[in-house]
Amino acid sequence: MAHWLMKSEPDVFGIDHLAARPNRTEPWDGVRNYQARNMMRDEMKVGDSVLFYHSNTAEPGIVGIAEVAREGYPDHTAFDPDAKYHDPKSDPEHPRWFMVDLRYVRHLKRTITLTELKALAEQHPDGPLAGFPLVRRGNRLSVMPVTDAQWELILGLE
DNA sequence: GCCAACGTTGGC
DNA sequence: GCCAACGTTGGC
Repeated sequence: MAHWLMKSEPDVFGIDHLAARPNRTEPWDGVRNYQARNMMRDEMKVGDSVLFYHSNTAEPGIVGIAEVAREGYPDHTAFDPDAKYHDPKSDPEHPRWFMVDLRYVRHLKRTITLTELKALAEQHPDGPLAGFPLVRRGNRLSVMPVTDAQWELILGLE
């Protein structure tokens, strides 16, 4: 099973929102970035585990774990003219945007902050976090792969 | 196909 | 709220 990291703004949809959804499951709609789309459409499989990351908040970091509950399928919110992430170039015949469903697994015991992950990456330039997109400056990718070594390292910090 | 302008992300 | 970094758009 592969691992992933997905970002979300806690004020918009945080891990507590996910945990409170029916079946603790939610479609990950609204992603409008091709790299992220390709991963959701082509690579993410049911049962893959996901680090749930809070961005745009006082203490950005990894706050919990989720899993992929449904593989990539068209993001129908792109078809809806009234939806926030409407895209007139996407239609049901030729959907441009895809999403997966995420299911809540658990909160971490504490937040693994971006600050400490960046510090670790800097202290160990040849370690597992080398090349991890999250700690790269200016990174904006909201869905990214996580290697086994990265997964173990990060959860070992918990 | 280049690239300036623009909009968005996201840390701080 | 600021602004650097980045992706996308569209004129040419």
